[in-house]
Amino acid sequence: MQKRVSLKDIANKVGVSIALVSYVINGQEKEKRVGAEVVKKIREAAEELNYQPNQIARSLRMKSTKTIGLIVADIANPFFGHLARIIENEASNQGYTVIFGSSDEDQFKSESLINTLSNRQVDGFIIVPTEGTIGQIRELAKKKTPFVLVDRYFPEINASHVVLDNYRATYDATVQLINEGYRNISLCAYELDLIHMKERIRGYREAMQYNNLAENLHLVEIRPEHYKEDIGKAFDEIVAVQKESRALIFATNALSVYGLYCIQKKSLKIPKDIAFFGFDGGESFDLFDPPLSFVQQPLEEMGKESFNVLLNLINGSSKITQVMLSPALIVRNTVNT
Amino acid sequence: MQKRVSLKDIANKVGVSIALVSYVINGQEKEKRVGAEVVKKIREAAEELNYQPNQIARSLRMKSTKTIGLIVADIANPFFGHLARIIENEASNQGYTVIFGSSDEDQFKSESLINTLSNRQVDGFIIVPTEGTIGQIRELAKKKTPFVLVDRYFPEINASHVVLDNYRATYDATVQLINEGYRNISLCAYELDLIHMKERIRGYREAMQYNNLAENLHLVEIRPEHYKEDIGKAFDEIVAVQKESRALIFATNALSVYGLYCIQKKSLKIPKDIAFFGFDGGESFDLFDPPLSFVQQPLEEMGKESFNVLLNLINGSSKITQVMLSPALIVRNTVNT
DNA sequence: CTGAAAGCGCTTACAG
DNA sequence: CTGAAAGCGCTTACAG
Repeated sequence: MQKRVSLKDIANKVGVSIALVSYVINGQEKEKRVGAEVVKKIREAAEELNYQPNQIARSLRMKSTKTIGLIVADIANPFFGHLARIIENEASNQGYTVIFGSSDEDQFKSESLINTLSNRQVDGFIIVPTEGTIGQIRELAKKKTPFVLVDRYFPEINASHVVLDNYRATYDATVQLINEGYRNISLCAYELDLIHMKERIRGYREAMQYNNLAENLHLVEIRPEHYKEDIGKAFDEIVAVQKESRALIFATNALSVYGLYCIQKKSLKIPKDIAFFGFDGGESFDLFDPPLSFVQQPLEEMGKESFNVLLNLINGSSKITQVMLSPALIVRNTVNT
Repeated sequence: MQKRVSLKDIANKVGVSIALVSYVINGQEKEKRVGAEVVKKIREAAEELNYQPNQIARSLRMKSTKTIGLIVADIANPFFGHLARIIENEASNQGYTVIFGSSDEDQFKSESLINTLSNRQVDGFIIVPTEGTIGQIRELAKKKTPFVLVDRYFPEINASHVVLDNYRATYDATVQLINEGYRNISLCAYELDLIHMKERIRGYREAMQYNNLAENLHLVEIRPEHYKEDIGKAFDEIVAVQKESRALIFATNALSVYGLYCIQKKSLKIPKDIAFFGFDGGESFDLFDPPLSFVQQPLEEMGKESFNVLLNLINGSSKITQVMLSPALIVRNTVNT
């Protein structure tokens, strides 16, 4: 690495103090009443030496790094990748930079990530919290670190969050299928102690109950670490037990995609043999023949809102903002015709 | 933000100098021969106050941030998302943190990203370079900033890079289709002045020529900003002109996915009506019925190699490493049976 | 209008 | 074995 030029280099070249150079570089020459001639000389020298400010030094002095930490479950997952992209754009527009990390839904990785990024003095966090991390989040709140939870949150903690109305997502999807005439509707969801999953399950459950289909309730709980195995078993069971009017709702994108794979493997036809309702879009849903129905999350809003809420917190607001976004149902020829 | 505890706080509490505290926090108590009693007291105080080092201060002093900058075209694109994830893991294992940015294939965004990250004193860069950024890359080289190019590179610049053997990728895919009996083989590629695309085109071209199919050469050049329109047109033409033995190779994942969409729209059957060869895996390729053939990139290697090459550079090596990775052909029932 | 100086939180030669 | 001090590159009250 070549030595970078500092304020001092400019000051020496022009023959003034570092303070003056700092003022003009930061555009404060008016407030600080720097002489016009001096301003000009400093500008020229800065240009000539191609001065670039050292943000690390600035951060140390200002106690603000203009950096945020983004902790998602897995940046390679398109849902989080998209979210990251939207947050990146918002951040960049506001002069912020983002450091990211993937927790892999692992509480220890989450903890290590939070520590690492805290030590790097990020101004705040956007976090997709993982099972077992409620203590870590409480700790952040206690330290008054600005943060917003996204996608999921902890009802026990009074903190800012931006999430989908998960209850409505599966409630609406279930009702949609019921209206299309399906009766044997199953929900494939993760066995997970996180609010977003609980809510998705509750939405399905209540939609079935309110429509007098309580006895047809069929909740398939999938262990995240064995999802392929568990989905496979569930399929065997569904095919063996339910003989008609079958419909399957999936509570996450990964489950949807693997479910689709199983449907193909079993040579079941959608919607003739079984109806399908996925979660989150995805290229496969469009390419499928016929195109598939799914719950669509307002990703753009989710990303923008979460950054903006965080920015307020960083700027000193102590107002807690909790946003619940509406899902959209993308309904396509699922109808059992 | 609560005030963080500093070395000084510990020093005051224990009643020793900051230097001693620094030594024991950094595990240098042996080399610096700190008294056993003092070590113990400092350890306890650090624990009690829950001391966390300020990496910004450390970075300023050490002139190393243990941070790398990752510039990809778009983190929301699964190819880059996966790559980012692999790099994140490697980096994290070595105590590095990653700041990312998406260039959107835009040279101005690329420049601004490089500047921003440079000012934040990243120790080095991993860059997926974009058309028109050769000057920016030259500039980095001139400043002796450690960097490695990935996915693409500039043959005019002697710098480290890790890329796919793009020539072989399309060469092999083309030969595969020829061996399967196809004659009217087209390649859909971007009209782009970047080596990876040029090489993919050359691979296709030479495979056709060496197999005496030069007259059947049909290169469809797609404008990146109008890819949907252009692919649509290409399809109309292919369907109108070629009557049999049709096969289509796509030079990127996005092109493959949209091409698939068009094939569906036109109700063409794979492989009966047209054979398909995609680029990069993707869930849709597995879900398709029948599963589709594609060129697979060794993403894991690409990510790991690029980080390791960068790490060497950061650690002072001036050796330029250029790695070309082999593609794998995932061949499935494309055969025209 | 301008400069000398303190200080952000560290690390590290140097002196004793 | 331990401490005082310089310095990384900035910003910013303060004095003149």
